[in-house]
Amino acid sequence: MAQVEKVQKSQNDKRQRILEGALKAFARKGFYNTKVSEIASEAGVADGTIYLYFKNKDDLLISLFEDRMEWVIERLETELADSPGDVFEKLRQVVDMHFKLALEEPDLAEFITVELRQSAKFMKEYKNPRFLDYLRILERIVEVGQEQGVIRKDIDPRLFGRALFGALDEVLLTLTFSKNHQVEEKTRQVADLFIEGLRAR
Amino acid sequence: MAQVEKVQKSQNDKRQRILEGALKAFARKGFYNTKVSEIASEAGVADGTIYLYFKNKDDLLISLFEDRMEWVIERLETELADSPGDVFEKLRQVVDMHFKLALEEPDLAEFITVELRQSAKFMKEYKNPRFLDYLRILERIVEVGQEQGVIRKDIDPRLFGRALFGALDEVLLTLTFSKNHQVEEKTRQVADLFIEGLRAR
Amino acid sequence: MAQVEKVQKSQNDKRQRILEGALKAFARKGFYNTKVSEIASEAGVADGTIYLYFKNKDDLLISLFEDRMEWVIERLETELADSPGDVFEKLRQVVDMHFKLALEEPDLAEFITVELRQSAKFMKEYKNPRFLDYLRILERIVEVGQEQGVIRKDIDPRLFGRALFGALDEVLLTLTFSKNHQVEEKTRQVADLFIEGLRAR
Amino acid sequence: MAQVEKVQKSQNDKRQRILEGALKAFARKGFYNTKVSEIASEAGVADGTIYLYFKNKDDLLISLFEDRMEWVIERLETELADSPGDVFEKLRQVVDMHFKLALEEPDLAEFITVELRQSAKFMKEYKNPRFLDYLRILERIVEVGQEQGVIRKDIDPRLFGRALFGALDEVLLTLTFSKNHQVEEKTRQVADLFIEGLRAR
DNA sequence: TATGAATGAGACTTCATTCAT
DNA sequence: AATGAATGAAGTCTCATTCAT
Repeated sequence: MAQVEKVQKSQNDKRQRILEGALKAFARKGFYNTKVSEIASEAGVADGTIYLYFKNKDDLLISLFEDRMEWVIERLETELADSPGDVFEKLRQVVDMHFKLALEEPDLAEFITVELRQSAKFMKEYKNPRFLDYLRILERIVEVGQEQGVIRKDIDPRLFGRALFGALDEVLLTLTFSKNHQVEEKTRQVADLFIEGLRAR
Repeated sequence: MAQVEKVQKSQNDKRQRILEGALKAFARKGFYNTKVSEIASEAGVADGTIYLYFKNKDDLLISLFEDRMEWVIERLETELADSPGDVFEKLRQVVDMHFKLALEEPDLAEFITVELRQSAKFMKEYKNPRFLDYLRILERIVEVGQEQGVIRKDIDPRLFGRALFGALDEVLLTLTFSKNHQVEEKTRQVADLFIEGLRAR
Repeated sequence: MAQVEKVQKSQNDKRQRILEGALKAFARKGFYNTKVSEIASEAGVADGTIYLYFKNKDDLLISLFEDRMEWVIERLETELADSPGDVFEKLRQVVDMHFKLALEEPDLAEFITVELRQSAKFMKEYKNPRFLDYLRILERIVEVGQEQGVIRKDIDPRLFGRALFGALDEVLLTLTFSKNHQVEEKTRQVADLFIEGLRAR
Repeated sequence: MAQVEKVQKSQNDKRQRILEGALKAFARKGFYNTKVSEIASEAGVADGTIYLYFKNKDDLLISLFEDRMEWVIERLETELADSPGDVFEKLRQVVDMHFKLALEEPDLAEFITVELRQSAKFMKEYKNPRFLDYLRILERIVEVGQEQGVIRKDIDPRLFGRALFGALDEVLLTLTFSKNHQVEEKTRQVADLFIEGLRAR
């Protein structure tokens, strides 16, 4: 491995460790109740090290969003791209993945579920572009379905995207609280609810 | 009016003013970014006075939830009780009222939208019973519809309640951000989406 | 004493105690080596109290200048106003008072001697108007002497003011270091030096 | 050039570059507001490198004094040694050089003007011997003048040195602030002021 | 009951210094 | 000798809460 790569790897490594520590801490106690020193000790670095990689605590929060949402979106897009199914099948996959991810990455789920809105609202300058990307994926599926005539045309795709995300997010909140029972059944129900609601008759 | 009542009225009055000040401030800047002194000045009382009516800042937040949710639920229940319509009509009314309220009381909408989850999550001992009451209203409607055979029986009423609330909440978030255009059309679409999703076939 | 006066007295009292604590601490260790908490404990108040009276540490420094220089200038002006002597006698008085003050208020002397320049230089927006007032007093004496024809006209009064202040300030620095011996003799010598230098021939 | 010398030259070179970087930075922002990393980047070396040549930041400050004062004193002594003039002429030369140097090396002037006192005061163990050397030059001139009978004997040479340095220093402070106009005229006036003040009658 | 000045614990952040490379 | 990423001690300032009036 070349010297340059090695350095970059170690840098990314430390940055990643901090992001992971932050995720864990934010998930557990929320942004405002988490001390920078807690993130540092969770990440196994000194307090000051965090400021080598992030401008301040807010920047760390935003970076964490960017990083994790990017990852989520990539996964979602890859899976959808491979999907042979129709639009309803794709919607089912979205719901499925949403829940599956939440089970695999409970910290991430808690984090997004709880902190997304706060940050959306109070870090005025931050537009949260990754989240908009996520919504756009949902919109596209509905648009395609409408073009194909299988989805009713009187539903605004953008509104649908918000509604579905909101529903998933809120249900997730309960899932992460309780011990995640019957997730598959819940996945089916939520997917069904929205699919039947969308279907053109 | 008897002396005792008068005193109690004035007490309630000051308590209410504090709650209103808090609502305004929390809506604008969020719980953690709002100083107790800001609430006090918004309410026109001294900082210390707040501690005569509330144990601490957390207690103020919780009390605000209690107070406002109670009011919302009462209104919802009254309206639904008077309603002559079937369960789908009732669902439509719920969605309608949710949005109508948000337009009438934008501070309340922002507040619930943004703070509900944080508080749910990080004030561990607080179970937010009023919110559960709200969900129970939705559950009841679905249950009745299932008994009547007009709503499919493979949907868990509790899950549905969460999903609907989540959807409404998220859509509201966008409404309060943007200048609330075409609310009625959005109301119809969201209601339709869920009603068609629920309908037994 | 009326209520209002009492409150104002107590406020001024605390403000004064903080200024005195700051003067003592700055004189001993310099602005940058003095912790806010040291000033607080010197003043017998809590750390946070300082921020009720001053915006921040810089503001405290500037306020201290303002306050003390105002006091010095008032004293100097009063004494000069009463003085029956000619301009040379007045200059002698200025030098005399400068040293006398430094003996009476060694902390103030150390403080001005050491911190004046730093603050002049690095608090760019702060113009130190009181110090300029002080210099203007010196200028005026020279101008009067020039009008009377007893002081040579080829000396710029403003330049003279600076030079005399600088000389006094530097000599003071040595005085406050060493145990202030023979102050009167030194006063005479410095006064003589400048007076003979100024005298028209 | 032998290997050893070459190494030493390169060492000196880096040391000098650090001193120059420090001078520039201290002049601009003052000792306490200058970060070691700023000095390093000004000097074009790594932060850590500074600690190969200086024990710590304080040591760097002191070394800078030593280095620059030594240079100033050498220049002053050389010029005075060559001077054919009498003591008054020599004093004139001192004043002249003081100002001339400040124009040639404005960073050095700002640095000495602002930092000399702080450091004198708060680095207790440091006696600033170079500065004392500088004063001694002034003292010697006065002593010689007194022996020759051209300077009044009732002036303490040491006191005079301080006073002259203080005056020059303070006037310089104004010069470096404002755009250095009429320096020669000011030189003449200050020199005259002190010479006439000293002259035996 | 009401006030608001005072408190002081504690958070974020900086930066001189170190040390593995 | 040189680097610069990492450290962590320490300082400024905030703000929820108290309490004398």
